[in-house]
Amino acid sequence: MNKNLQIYNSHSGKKESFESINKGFVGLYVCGPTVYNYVHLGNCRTFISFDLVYRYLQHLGYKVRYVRNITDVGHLESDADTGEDKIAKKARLEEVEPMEIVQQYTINFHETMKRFNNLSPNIEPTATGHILEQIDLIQKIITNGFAYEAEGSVYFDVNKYNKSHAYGSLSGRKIEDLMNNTRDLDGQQEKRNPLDFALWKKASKEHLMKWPSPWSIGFPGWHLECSAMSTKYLGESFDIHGGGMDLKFPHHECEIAQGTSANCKDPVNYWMHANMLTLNGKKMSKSADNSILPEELFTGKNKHFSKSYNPMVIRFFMMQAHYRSTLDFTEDAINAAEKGYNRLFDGLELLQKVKTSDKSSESVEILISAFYAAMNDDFNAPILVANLFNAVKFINHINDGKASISSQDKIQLDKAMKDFIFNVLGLKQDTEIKSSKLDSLMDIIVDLRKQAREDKNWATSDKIRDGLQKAGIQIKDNKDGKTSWSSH
RNA sequence: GGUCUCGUGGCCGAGCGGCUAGGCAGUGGUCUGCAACACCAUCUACAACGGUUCGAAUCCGUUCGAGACCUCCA
Repeated sequence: MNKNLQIYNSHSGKKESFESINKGFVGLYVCGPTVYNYVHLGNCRTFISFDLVYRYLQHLGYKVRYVRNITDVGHLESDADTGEDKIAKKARLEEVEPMEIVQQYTINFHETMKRFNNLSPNIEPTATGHILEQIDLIQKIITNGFAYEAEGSVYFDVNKYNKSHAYGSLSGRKIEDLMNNTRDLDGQQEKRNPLDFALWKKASKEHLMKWPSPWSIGFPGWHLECSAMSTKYLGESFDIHGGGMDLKFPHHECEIAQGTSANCKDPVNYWMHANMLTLNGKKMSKSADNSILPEELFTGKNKHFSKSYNPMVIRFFMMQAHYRSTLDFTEDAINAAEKGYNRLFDGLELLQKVKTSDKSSESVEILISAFYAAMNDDFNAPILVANLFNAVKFINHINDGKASISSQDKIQLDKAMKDFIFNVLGLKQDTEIKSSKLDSLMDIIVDLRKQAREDKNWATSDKIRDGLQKAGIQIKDNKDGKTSWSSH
């Protein structure tokens, strides 16, 4: 097994050889969604990207503990630590309990992840379930002198922290630049410095979600939960922290500051950031009204695309781009991916039927090692996909008698392709329900058409063929005179 | 305004000093009653202008263009 894995660490800005803290084990933390709305396709890309990471680490034989949180409190409308809690706001608008909002969108999130064939994390902690841990963490930070209380709220002292550590090292910012560019100063009188961020906020009377603490009845700051939960389940320092590029600043920057100030050590060894998905050239975002929901894509009911798409086609589409590149989602691009996806699976299917020879005309070992080389190079899925297509071409050549494969190599190639397609890329074949009713119905239709063709009644045979095509069933007249059909 | 990233053939998208990326579309074939499907083969390229180098899409500089972050966002 080749474990020469290189990971691009956003903190150092370089590709680094991956070494886990505990041999054979990996701690992976990914920032999950704030469950106040449906996850859109852009959100999904991040989770699909890290699902690939999780899957490949497992494929390499690591025992991975994958933690992905659910943010169900503390995420305010504005990061100036003012404004309404996102979940509470939605609850007020819909006239339900905040926890009803949380429940509704958490369920939707899980269903969506399942459609995309994302594996579940090992632990999926919620912010509200870890209030005590968050309070403990705040206390530690206060004890170490990096936070102060003001009017029942607790703020992180960025200036003080920056004297001994580099605040901004992840996002490549200098504190002076940040100071000069802080615009929104409203409601920040309690802070010593506008860059300070809330660890604990005192709740107003009307505030729905609040808990007692040594400082006030209130709620935790958004950045805190990830620090508290990652520490609890993965330790004070762990291997990989992932999230969307847009969380780099301030969220992840604050996490580093919190973890470092509480435990006197850098909490994360490798930072990984997934890039954005754009829709017709612009960043997908709910607030900019430029987003699409997975469900709208699966059903085809949306204003951007004229047909529906299989979740696996969308996943495959995303695998054709590197996770650190922006990816533009357009109708042409997804249609191209759909055809490629079918080609890949047709090739895999053909491999099962292909005849073996004494010798292989091509080195299957080299073919397979290219799969690993691609993934070991910072999870380069597009290269992996290209290599899989090379394998498909080889398979087709074998089928045409232009190449050959030994029975042993066939078994190896089959195993490797299935491993990488199903277990690593996380694709799965259409579970199109071919009911026995449809099967027998098609037997009759195919038979009728066969009769018509024998009678040279082309009008009837073509009518059947074209009609079926419209219904999404592709008739195939094979060389041997037999007719088969498929519905992808 | 500040910080940063990126500009690759008709489209999507890898590569990032010398070696075919890949997919889709196009074109030419094979197959076919005609097709479709499928398969085979194949044409288009590195934003512009300078520089470094034996050699640059790949490094440096300038210009133009796009996007991200600095404010909620995956």
